[in-house]
Amino acid sequence: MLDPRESCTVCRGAPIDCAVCRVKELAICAVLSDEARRELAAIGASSRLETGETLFYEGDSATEVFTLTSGVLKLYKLLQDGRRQITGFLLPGDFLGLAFADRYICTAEAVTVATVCRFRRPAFLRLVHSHPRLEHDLLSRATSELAAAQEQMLLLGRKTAAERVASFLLKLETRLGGADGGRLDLPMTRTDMADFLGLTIETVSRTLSQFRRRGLIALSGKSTIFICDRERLAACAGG
Amino acid sequence: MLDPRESCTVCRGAPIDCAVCRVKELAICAVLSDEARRELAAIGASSRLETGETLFYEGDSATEVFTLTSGVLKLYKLLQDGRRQITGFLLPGDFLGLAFADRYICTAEAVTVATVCRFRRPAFLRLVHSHPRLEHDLLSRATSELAAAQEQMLLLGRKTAAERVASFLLKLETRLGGADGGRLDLPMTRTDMADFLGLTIETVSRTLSQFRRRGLIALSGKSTIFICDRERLAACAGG
DNA sequence: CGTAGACTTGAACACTGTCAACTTGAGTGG
DNA sequence: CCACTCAAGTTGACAGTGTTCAAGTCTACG
Repeated sequence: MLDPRESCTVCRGAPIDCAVCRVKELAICAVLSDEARRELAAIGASSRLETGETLFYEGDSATEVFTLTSGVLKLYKLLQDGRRQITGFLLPGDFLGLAFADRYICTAEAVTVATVCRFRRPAFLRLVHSHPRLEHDLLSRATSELAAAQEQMLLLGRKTAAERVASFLLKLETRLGGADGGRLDLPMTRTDMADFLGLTIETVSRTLSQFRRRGLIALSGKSTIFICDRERLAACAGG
Repeated sequence: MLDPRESCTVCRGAPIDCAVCRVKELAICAVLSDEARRELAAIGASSRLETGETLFYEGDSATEVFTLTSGVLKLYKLLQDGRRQITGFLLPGDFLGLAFADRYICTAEAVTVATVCRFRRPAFLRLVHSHPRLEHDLLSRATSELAAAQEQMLLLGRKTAAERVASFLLKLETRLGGADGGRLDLPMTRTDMADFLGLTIETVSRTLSQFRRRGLIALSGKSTIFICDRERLAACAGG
């Protein structure tokens, strides 16, 4: 089931702590008793995903929910002719399963090598029902996701290409923990960025080049970006 | 507090039933004890909104949550220069308050004359915490909203104008209860439709005219639409 | 019956998409 | 170690969908 020594992104401590830690990834550490944490850890199974591997498909019967413990995932929906909209990128600690009724409403695919902790839905739901604080935590997660979704609707419905790309870079930097001096390692391809922002790959590329020429960012390789002038970039992002 | 005789959209019965009924609008009728229902009804206050009246503004301190008991509301976000994105229309029975932390993240405005039941947040949250089934119901509401938000992202990011308008008409008909023979009374203006669909008012108008010329719909007055050929309209909506 | 706001229609324009060629860079094998 | 390969990304020219701006038209309401 759980191998506590493998790719735990939060604690790097003793095995038992680490098993608990997978639960911690749900951010319910503070609200659950030790016993409840162990219950949760006991029904979870760790599983590794290669880049590009699909965790589940839109329309499949939703038999499992997951927490992402390492790597990056993308969620997307497709139109019949192949047009794609990525509805979100998931980072370690994120939960997959809030928006599922009996079927998955989107496809989940690994953007990088990733590790998830799998829970069978019936067992997970039983646990949720018997631990109101867990349900409370899930509700507060759903609330944040709704807020993010509304922000994204504003971006997709009303922002220009430059505003979309600037907003994306700044938000991603924040989510990734705004490391050293504005350095930002993009885990996803231009195609993924385009499908998230409702643009084409060419427009994303041109917009990044334009930001580079204007001195707002610097590019190094294909996936490293330095935010040189956060203030002007934020101005580009619109309000 | 509650005036049971005023604009109750569910039961039209005895006053006490009607007071409970406002709670019913939360769709928690089935999961709460009579006592809990009365508790909830006791902390709710009915309030009437005129067309165009604002219930709360984005950024205001979120002191209250609401259930909509009659009429239609719109939720929207603004950019600094006035561009607007409507993130959703609310119909009777819908709950306002899932996505709020300490501040409202969007503005709520009445599309038609409307009635809401107001709950002060602290009192409501106390009640939620002491009634896990209520929290469970809220989580399931949040889940549906997330699914709807993802669908809307697909629409805004990847659908053409015609697909957006067709999708909108069909979904609205379903939500309004798909009455007699495809008749659909639009409660909102073209401007609202445009701001919901990420288009301009002119494009919405042109698209409706195009559907009319092609025999998919018929227009009567400004706000009544007949869906003449649901099948071909659905084909326009894309998949 | 007149007015005002909402809606429709037309024409020109612009932003972004499409198509195509080129460049870059990471990985591979000689 | 270097050339090769191929996918990913960039750039350019052009086209098209949807926007902008500007008249008109309808309709509800006083």
